[in-house]
This record gives sequence, structure tokens and C-alpha cells, in this order.
Amino acid sequence: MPELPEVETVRRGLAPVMEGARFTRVELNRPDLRLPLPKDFVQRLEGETVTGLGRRAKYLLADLSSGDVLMMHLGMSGSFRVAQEAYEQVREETPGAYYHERSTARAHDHVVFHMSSGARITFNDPRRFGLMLLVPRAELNEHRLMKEVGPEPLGNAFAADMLARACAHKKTSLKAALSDQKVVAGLGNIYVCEALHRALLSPKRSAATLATRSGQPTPRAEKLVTAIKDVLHDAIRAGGSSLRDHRRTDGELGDFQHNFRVYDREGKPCPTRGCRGKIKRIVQGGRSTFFCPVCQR
DNA sequence: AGTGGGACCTGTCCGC
DNA sequence: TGCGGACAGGTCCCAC
Repeated sequence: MPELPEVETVRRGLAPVMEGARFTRVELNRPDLRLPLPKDFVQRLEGETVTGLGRRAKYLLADLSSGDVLMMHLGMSGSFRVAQEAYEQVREETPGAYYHERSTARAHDHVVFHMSSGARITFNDPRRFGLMLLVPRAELNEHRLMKEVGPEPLGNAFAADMLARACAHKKTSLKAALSDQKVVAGLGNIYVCEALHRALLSPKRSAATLATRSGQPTPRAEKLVTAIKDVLHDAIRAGGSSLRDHRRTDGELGDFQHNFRVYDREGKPCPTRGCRGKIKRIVQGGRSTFFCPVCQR
């Protein structure tokens, strides 16, 4: 599911119920996701307060009062839902009383956080490509999953010269280079296709053509950086994209899928003004690429 | 060292 | 209706 705009949308949904709140109880319904969960996962969370909820690349990062960081990744199919559990709070305060559980657990609800804010936060992930890890804050940047991650595309540091340098000696396509988290963090299949279309660049073009022989950015590197920033901003503003069952934490759908120009639009007319092309689907690196062979060069 | 391909999972959809 | 195959928003590991 989730690329940078979706993860950022999730972060914004979780922050109000997590930041400043304490984990009162943590339920683990299986021992592993993509990786084994730490054996002391529950003990290291319960009683801790979330001091801040951030994002790096496609990772959500919850800073804890203990000094640990809870790293969370949604993989392909992970999602968080927030519900209020006022009844359960009342039940804790008045032992012996009986209250109905308000929610029904769904299949693949692997982790449940009960927060002192009264929120119940449920992580659901059918394919289990997601992960949760606990890492001491001081070690986060050197963690094997983090240390190679490239620049944040919405940060000021991400600019044409940086992108050109990262691509200058690559033998791969633009599609593969932009999908590589070491080159730029947070893009995935959808937003790579969308950014390349906005920049009118072919996904098949050699990534090295973003730089001159001396490694300087070409005008197409400038255009591409602008396109990446624009499409990510637009998507975040729309609450991300909702394909299949992907939802925001409040259960509402994101809207950006209605603004796709090429993704999953094989055979449709190219939306570029004045272009008479039709969107084509090809396979690169085993994944679908959508693009207009007429205006994307 | 960089690159492509397969592997990891489950669910859904489409054609027969 | 059932069944097999293709495909899905990610990324890791392993051969070349």
C-alpha cells in the first residue's frame, strides 16, 4: 500500500492520539511480522509515553520516554485504525461492572495499542510485509534498515544536484533509480510513475542522463525534482491514495487515486495537454510501470 | 559494487 | 461454483 504520502497521512492520523499518551496495554497476536517482534516488545512499550511521532522514508517513528524508538513499517498491506475505548476505561475504573466490547477484532489484527488517550490503535496487515522494531534512539541512524536510506524528497536538501549525483553512474532506468530508497526515500511504484509523467520523462530512460559527463544536473533533473515534490505534496493534501481497502486511521478513504494521471490507467488517453498518446503498461524489475510513450521521453 | 530476479505472504479478480 | 494464475502500494537476500 503505502508510499510516503500514505505513511505521512497515517502519521498525521495517529499523532493526536499517540503524542503525549502512554501505552496502558499492548496486545500481540502473533510473534512476528516480516521480522520477529522483539521478545520483550510488550514490556518495553507498556508504561512508556510517546514523546513524538515522526516519519523517515516509509517508516513511522514513535519516540518513547524510555529512549527507545518504535519503528513501524506498513509493508504492502499494513494499516492502522483508531477507535475510542471509553467503555473499557470505565470498566477499568469500576471493576466488576460489565460493559460490551465495542469493536470486533478482524482477521490479521496483529498488534493493538491501548493508549492513555483513550484510543485503541489496531495494526492490521494481511500480508505481513510490515514490521515493528524497538531501537535505542542513539542507534537509529546506524540501524541497518535506516543507515542506507536516501534523502527525504520534501526536504530542502533534496535538489537536482543531489539527484543527479546519485544517478550519474547508474546503469539502471529512471524507474528503477527512483524506486531505490537509497537514491530518494519514500517513493514507490505509484508515485514514481506519476512523477515521471509530470516530468515528461520516460521510465525507460537511463538514470545517468540526469547528469552531464561532469556530474552536473541536466534540466531534466530539475524538472524531475519539481515533479516529485509536487506530486507528493498534492497526494498528502488529498490524504494519500486508497486502493483496495487502504484507509486513513479514521477509516476515511484518501482521495488521490482520483488524480492519478497514469497509474493503473492502461489504455486511457494521456492527460498531458495536447498529447494524443495512450497510457501503456510495461513491466520493469517485475513490477508494472504505467507511462505515455508519446510525451514521456 | 551494482543489478536483476526470486522470495516472503494473503487476498482478490478474471478467465475458463 | 470452483480452480488456477496473475497481480497487488515493499524490500531483503542472493546469485551474477
